Amino acid sequence: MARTRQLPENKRRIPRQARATETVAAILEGAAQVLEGGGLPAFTTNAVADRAGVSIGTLYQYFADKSALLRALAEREMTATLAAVGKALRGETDFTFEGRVRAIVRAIVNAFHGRQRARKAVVQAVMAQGMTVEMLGPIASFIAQAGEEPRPGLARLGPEQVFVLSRALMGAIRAAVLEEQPFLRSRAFEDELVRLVLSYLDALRAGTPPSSAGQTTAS
Amino acid sequence: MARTRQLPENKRRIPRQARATETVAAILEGAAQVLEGGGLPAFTTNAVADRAGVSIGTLYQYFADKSALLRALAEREMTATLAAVGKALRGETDFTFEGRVRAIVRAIVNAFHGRQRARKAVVQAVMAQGMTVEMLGPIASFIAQAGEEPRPGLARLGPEQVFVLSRALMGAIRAAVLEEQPFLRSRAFEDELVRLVLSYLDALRAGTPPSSAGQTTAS
Amino acid sequence: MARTRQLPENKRRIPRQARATETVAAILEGAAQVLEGGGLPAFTTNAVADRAGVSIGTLYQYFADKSALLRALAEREMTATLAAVGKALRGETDFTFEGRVRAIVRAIVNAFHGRQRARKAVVQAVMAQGMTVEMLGPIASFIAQAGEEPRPGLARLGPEQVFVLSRALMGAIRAAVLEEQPFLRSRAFEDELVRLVLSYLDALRAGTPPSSAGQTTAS
Amino acid sequence: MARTRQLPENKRRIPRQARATETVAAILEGAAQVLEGGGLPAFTTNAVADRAGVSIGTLYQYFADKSALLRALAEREMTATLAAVGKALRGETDFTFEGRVRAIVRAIVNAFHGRQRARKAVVQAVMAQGMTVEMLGPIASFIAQAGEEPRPGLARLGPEQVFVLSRALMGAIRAAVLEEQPFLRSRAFEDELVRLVLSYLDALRAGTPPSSAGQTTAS
DNA sequence: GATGAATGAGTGTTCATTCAT
DNA sequence: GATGAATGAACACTCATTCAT
Repeated sequence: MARTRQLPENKRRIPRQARATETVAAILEGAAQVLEGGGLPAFTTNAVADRAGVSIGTLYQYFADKSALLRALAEREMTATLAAVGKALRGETDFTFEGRVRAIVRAIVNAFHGRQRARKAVVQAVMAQGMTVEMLGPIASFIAQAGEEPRPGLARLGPEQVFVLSRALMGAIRAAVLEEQPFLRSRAFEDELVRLVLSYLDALRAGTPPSSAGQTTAS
Repeated sequence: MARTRQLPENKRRIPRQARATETVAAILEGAAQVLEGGGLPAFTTNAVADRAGVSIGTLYQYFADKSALLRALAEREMTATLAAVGKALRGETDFTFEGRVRAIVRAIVNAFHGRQRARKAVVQAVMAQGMTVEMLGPIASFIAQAGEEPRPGLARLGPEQVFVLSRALMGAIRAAVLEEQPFLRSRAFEDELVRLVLSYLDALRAGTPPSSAGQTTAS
Repeated sequence: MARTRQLPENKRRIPRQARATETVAAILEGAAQVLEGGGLPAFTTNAVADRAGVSIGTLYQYFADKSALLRALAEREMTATLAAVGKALRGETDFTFEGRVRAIVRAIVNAFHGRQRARKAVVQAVMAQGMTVEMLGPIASFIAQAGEEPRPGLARLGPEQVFVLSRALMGAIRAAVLEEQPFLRSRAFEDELVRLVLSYLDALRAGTPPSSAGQTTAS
Repeated sequence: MARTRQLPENKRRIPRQARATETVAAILEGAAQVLEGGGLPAFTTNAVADRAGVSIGTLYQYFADKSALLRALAEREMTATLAAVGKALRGETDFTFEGRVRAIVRAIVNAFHGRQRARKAVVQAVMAQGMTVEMLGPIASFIAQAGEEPRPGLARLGPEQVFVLSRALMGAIRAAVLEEQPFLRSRAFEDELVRLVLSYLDALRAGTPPSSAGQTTAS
């Protein structure tokens, strides 16, 4: 069945000609550069179009509105990070569990390097809108699942456990990025992140509930 | 010549009279309500002044600009949370280490309840600006220090360790708030947070470095 | 009961200070001038603000959007016309029925004089939007009713009759304005308008249905 | 050198081939559909091209600009209406004067039915531009002339009289269309329209000037 | 001290139109 | 002849901020 001019949620026009594909790439690149250069406040559609070397009209032929552009940029970053993590896992020679965890952690940290400011801005922007889960979700669950299966004696993690582990890890990394901590790419920081993951999984395997008391949480 | 009234960074006028203090309080309350009601996009200075029942001119007599208002609001929230944590610790009957950690975790989670939307907006807003460290810092280090001292056999934590532990915990809680996770105030979630903290501290005490290999992190 | 800051449909702010009232008047005057000078295409909010000598922001403090401004202008014209008709009726010395009809017709035609271009633009603009009835309605029904009561032997007009008579009269006048007919203010034209009204009313009084045949209208 | 294809005012290219004629028809049909579906605001050249299934470039090969397209559409409607009136007159079995008038009135009202929204939009659009006379003119004078000749005892109408009669009739119908009056196609409405025309013509035949007073109209 | 009218730079977005392919 | 990617002037509208009253 011929789909008559597919219009996905993000884009207005599906690029058919080579020129169009280049244009989209140029716009995204321009967006990243603007973000890198001036942060979220500088991120205006006109500035992006300018930097990308296209007219504002062209930008709007490929992105329905400003937030669609931002979303597309965030997706691009996410995908790249995911790919980096996958690649790191495949290329890893240390097949111990710890080795795998370390590979993942390092890939993520590295992904946030270079264009750090743009990353920061993308993250900020994404948060400033409402779209947190969908974007951070994939990578987080990927981590959780990747770290899960090979561990002998480790029952499948519950949803809260996946959530806490992935968000804790990502939260620490993101904070280091946003706060521009100097130790971001240090071995010591990496060690602590690995420790965080491993100790939590170890505790889960030990199975000791943190408390047996039946206290309620209600305030 | 008398310095024409001391002007701290955030505020324009130091409220001296009771009425002025009330006005500031009204503005902050209005700001919180606007944020709660319409999120960050609705947070305009005029809207806040309207809601607070003061004129826009009055608002600017107490806050140098919009971001000062936002900063003051964030501070207010922070202080309240800090106070809640302190109160929880003092009121706690379970003096075990785990009991103390749990009290802290619960106090923070509870602090994010009620006016959750406003909290979320404050956090978003604070992130959307540049001001991350200063605001999250106090509470984070408070946690780390509070959890630190009474643990026998635990050497003083290094800066990366304080950072990782505090940001991981806050990151998990913040993610639950921002993503509006239903289990936010559940016992299961609290358990996992406590487990995260305790297992990490246990691992530190055990002292095993996560890896002895001398791999570098550089890409 | 104190109405707390009444916000009518058209306006944003109710002018309280003298300055504000002047501003509103200036904006409406500017709007009329822009319309007069360049017609509907020139009628941009910025142009109006410029001409009125106020900033665009000020314009938007008193008019919610462009169409509200247009509506207000139309209302002003309508009211003026209505007042002119009323005044003409009161000042009329010829109390015959025809005299009264003629006074009405003349008042309306005269109302469209001076600033004819602005009138035309207002009418065009009003039509280009959807708002026809509400604006033209008052004046039309006023005419119909004013012409109605004193006629002996004339039963109350049905809705279709009021409609046809008022729209026919207004339609002829409006067409003359829009087409800029040279005879607009001529005695001959006025005569024909009066004849149109009187002959129709006479026919109604005579009561002869135009046709007794029971043909249906369906196509 | 052959004149590079004749370029009349409205069109760019005179369609010579069957395909070209079809293309023009498709564009006009698309234009009507867009107007019907979304009114004047939706009437953009791109939307019309899309709906017509041609590229925007093709549209501009046949229509010099947007208003030319609108004008062509208005002409098409006009011609159709005129044809309908002619057909109604020829098919009419009631050869009385009233019968003929009624046939005309009904044909016009019916012409405005079906695709009423598009008609309304066309009328609005035509008015919103400057082009009133040329379009409404033909049909109006046609009516006046059609109603004129067979009336015994009726001198040729003066220009003001033709104007008033035609515009009054069209004005009443147009108002009913624009205001979306429910009685538009009712017998009662038709009766009143017929009465309007007949009574006016009767009054003309009677020859009584509406007033002998020598008042001037000047204000 | 308080008010709120006024400001205007700046934003996102549209759409008629062109022209290289 | 046809296409559709690209253009960019123009527009409606917002909102942080100032300052005369």
